[in-house]
Amino acid sequence: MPAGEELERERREKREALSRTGLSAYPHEFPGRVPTAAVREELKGISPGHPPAGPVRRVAGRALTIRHLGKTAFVPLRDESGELQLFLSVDHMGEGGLRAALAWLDPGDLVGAEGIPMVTRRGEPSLAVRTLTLLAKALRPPPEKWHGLKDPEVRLRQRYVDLLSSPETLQRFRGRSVILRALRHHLEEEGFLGVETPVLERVASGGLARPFITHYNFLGEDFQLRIALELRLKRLLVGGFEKVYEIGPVFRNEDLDSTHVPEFSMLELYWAYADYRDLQALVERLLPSLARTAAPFLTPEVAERVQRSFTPPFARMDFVEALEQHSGLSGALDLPVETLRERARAVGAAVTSSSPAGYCLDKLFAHYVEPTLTEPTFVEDHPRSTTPLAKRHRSLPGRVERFELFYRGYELGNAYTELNDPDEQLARFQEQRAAQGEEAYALDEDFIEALRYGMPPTTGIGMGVERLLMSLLDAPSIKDVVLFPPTRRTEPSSLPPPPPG
RNA sequence: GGGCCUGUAGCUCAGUCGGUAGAGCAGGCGGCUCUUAACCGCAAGGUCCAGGGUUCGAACCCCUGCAGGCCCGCCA
Repeated sequence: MPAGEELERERREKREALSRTGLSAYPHEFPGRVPTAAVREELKGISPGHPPAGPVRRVAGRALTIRHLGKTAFVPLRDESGELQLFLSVDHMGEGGLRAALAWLDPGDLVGAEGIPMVTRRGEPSLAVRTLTLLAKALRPPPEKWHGLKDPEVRLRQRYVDLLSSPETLQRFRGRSVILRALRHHLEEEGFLGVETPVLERVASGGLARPFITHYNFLGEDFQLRIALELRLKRLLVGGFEKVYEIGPVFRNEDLDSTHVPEFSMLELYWAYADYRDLQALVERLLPSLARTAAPFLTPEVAERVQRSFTPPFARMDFVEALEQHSGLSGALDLPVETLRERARAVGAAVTSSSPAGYCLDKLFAHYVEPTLTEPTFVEDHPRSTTPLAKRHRSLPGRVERFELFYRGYELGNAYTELNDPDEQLARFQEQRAAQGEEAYALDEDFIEALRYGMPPTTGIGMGVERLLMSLLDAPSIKDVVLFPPTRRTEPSSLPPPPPG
């Protein structure tokens, strides 16, 4: 029998033995429990060696290890609030009580303990246990107590093992939730209204990405999973909403790497009667506030560094000037498209003979400038050919009113003063389609129809929530802020192949 | 898609020159009434990622595949 099965068999036997005494290995409740943090708080300032005193407390959590010293045993217990040491001894449990408990107890078991708070001679806050109750048997052993779970593959595939064995991981994902709550709170405080729009779309548009396809049986139609929120939210501004945002999943059928994951959360926000300068000011209020929210989830040094980075004002950089400066190109806007294609090809971009100027300029910018943008930087006023959804610049010819926010070499956000002229919008979509074919934004005709009813002058921004969390939580990989990132299947499916057709 | 690296006990990792597979932790048995990576003793535990090849002999060398990591490319 392999060792793993042997270990599980032993734990099953302990479980059965306990059941034979009439106790359940999976009882329904453990009433009256308090967080271990509350007991630690109670014991603050009590001197070492203080005998058990005060009222009885009940705590519950996961038993981490068992140190058995004959007639006593020490069992660190962890719940979400922290850890508390259980002190088991014949003095409080009797010889039989201690022996019975140690007979079924294994590291990793979920247990409840009732006892009296105390501080050991070595100064460790503890609970002098009178009764120990199994709340749920762990048939699998937890990872090794000192090194923990290291295997990056298991950490992703079995995130629950990562979480139960790595307090840092649990803490990071609590940080994710707290930051998102603060994000929503901040936006609501600024007067934005949270909305939900459909994930299933006939045509996924508002961005450049391959969509996932699914099928709706009732309508007998294929649908696409959304790749952006933009076109739905703008319809709401046509309808009369003035400040809206949505935070929700979008799906892009593309590769997985340290800054991309196919299913991720997008924040998009639209603001009527405001422009992209107003939005920069909002971002400069929002990010410093979120950096403060993130601080308790980081070491003091890292928290300080993150907060210093996100101290406004952020750097401003003109797209064209920055590109020319870093690439050595001059008059980039007036260069013939063939020259741009050649330069883009030279830096390794997948350029075709029909690639438009905007695509080449984007690639050149990504190659020459983006890696240098390690501190928060607004890159502004892109060439018009780079985006079909932004309004032309009020004073710079050939440009649009747009900014992207960069940090640590990746894009954090993308904002425009929104194009709201339906005829120009349609022309821009068609122009791009003519130049890029399948690579262009999908044409959403109902969106054009909506614009014909009139959308106020508006500004809007999209931010990748996971990128934001990586930045605020100092995570090197996007998988560190996604609870269950996709993984490849480990074996070819044993299911028979689907019937043809 | 390209390059480099990794895959050995439940976990963390060694494994020399190609010669019958090792440690620590966890688990079992025994001891121990203040430990906190507890400690001491004994015994047990293996699909060396998978498949093929070379060889008298492969964890180790070669080939193919799978999974993961890092870098590059692609992709907002």
